[in-house]
Amino acid sequence: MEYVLDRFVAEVRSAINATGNVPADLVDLQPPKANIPADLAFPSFRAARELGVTPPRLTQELAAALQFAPDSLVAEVVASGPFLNFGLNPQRLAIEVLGDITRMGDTYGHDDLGQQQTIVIDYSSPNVAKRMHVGHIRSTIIGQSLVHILRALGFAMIGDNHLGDWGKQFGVIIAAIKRYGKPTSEGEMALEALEERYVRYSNEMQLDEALDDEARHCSLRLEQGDPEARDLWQWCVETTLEANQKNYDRLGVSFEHTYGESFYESMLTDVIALALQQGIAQTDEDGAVVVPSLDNLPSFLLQRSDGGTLYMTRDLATVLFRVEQFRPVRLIYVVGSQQELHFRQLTALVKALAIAPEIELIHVGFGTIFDAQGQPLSTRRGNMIYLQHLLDDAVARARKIVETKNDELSEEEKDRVAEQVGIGAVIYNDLYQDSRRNITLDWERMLATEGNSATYLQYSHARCCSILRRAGAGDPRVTDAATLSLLTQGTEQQLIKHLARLPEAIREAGQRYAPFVIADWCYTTARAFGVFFEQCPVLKADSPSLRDARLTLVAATAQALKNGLHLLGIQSPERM
RNA sequence: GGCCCGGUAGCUCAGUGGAUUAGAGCACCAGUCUUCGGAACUGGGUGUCGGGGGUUCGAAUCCCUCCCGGGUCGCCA
Repeated sequence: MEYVLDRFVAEVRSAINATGNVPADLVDLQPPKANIPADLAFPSFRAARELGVTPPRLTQELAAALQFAPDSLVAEVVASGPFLNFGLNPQRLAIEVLGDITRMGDTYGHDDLGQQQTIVIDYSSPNVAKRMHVGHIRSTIIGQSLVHILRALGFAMIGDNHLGDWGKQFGVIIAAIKRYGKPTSEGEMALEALEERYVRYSNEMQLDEALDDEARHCSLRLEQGDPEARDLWQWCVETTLEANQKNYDRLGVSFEHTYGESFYESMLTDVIALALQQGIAQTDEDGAVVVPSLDNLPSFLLQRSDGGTLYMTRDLATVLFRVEQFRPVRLIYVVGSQQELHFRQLTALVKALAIAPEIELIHVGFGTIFDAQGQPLSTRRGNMIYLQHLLDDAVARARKIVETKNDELSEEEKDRVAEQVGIGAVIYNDLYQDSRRNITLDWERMLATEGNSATYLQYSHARCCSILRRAGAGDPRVTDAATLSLLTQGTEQQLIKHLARLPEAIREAGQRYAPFVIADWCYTTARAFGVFFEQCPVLKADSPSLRDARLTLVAATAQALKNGLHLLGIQSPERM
């Protein structure tokens, strides 16, 4: 897909090539810094050195030799010392950007570079028999945003919620239920009761080796299909899925599949046999199946000495299944950076086994969330924050703010807006910065309504909608060139240039697996709109055609902001 | 100890395949507005870009080294 700025760069490049003054591979074009009054720059240092001239001389000669058609997107060429700066034609920029947005609507910014290739993305992945907490929200939110972004880029996305429903921890849960009884409550309450049993059993297990053995035994019985263990397990899975779905619905999260680790149970012996057969793994004296160091990474196990399987075993089986089933070009894991070594080992193992030589494994890691005192959140410390409570709290606070800000809304609308604003704040808190960073949970920051916040972005969108509403009936958007050509003022052009950058922001976000690039775009765009809003009257513009043109710009801003927010998983209310 | 990530303004963060004067938000101070939603806009920065070396005409960005914080290193996930 080629957007306006792509065509602009292409025009500059081909014009430079046409002069024959600079070899094509030395033409490195980049956006100039913000303080430079230009839209594209050619820093000539490297080219000048190769050609044996001074940079300023090269740029001057080029500036003199360059030719552009009268209706070119390139309106200005200025040699500025070693830089050759290019400026956009304001009229054509306005016409083409607003034309694109008006025509493409919800798909503005989308691309076809994914060519419908399949990507399987593994995210959220909470544990069964536990409530979702802040530890799960990052994977869930980042993963869902990546699904939106990569889908917009033309990839066929398959989201898989890789439920933690297997392994030794499940032995503990089953042993605990048998020891203390099955919870009688439902939903999150039932999960809370299960957690309580799990913690109690774990603590007692520390002191009593027999309980530890019992848990391990239960884990094995479950793996071997013991009916009683299976029934308890099934109940836990169903209870958990039902409770989690409420959170997913509120966050706008959905998956193509929810296989869970248990799904791969029947494939585990084959996987271990494969590794042994290929000589990648070997059996220890005590019976454990070990994979010795690959790519200088620490060695690891595929099977415990008691015959049980591990996380790695299941992840390897999962890779095999996904490759067979979906034929993806890429497997993405949105999992905390604590597990980085695990995924490097998995990647090395997949490579050594030559299972999927064409397929990329990508671990999108993210930092840990700490409480206000800088402590890790944990059940044991008693400072754990559960997802449902977090969402409820954020929405309740948003409700209070809505109450004071806008009493024109009906109670029902206030509730809906509060939900959108509160949830938006929670999502944005996870996406506005590079996800590798650790996060300190700061309620003030998270629910801020000013500055770089979800609420400010939503508010900007709502202001656009307000203007459009007041403009009267019908779609105010026009596309005729003469009208759109009127948008040449500085603040109008600044806003249009931001709108023009959305496609590139989406590409970069996808390429870096970095939703914050979109967040950043939304914020700078909302800022540009704020300035425009102050300086340029729309409804009371000097002429009817300027009014039309500005209304079109406002409509395009609303559309583009909505598209950007959607990629983050944030709703765009029209009133708030 | 090995490996990975982070260290940029009081706080939270962008910028890091070198290149024109290092940027935002919050907080603080001072302003704007009888006009489209003030959840707004404008102005105000003496920053050891963690320290020190090195490469370069030019380094927050590349190389080396050290310091600090977080993570991780076979029978958890």
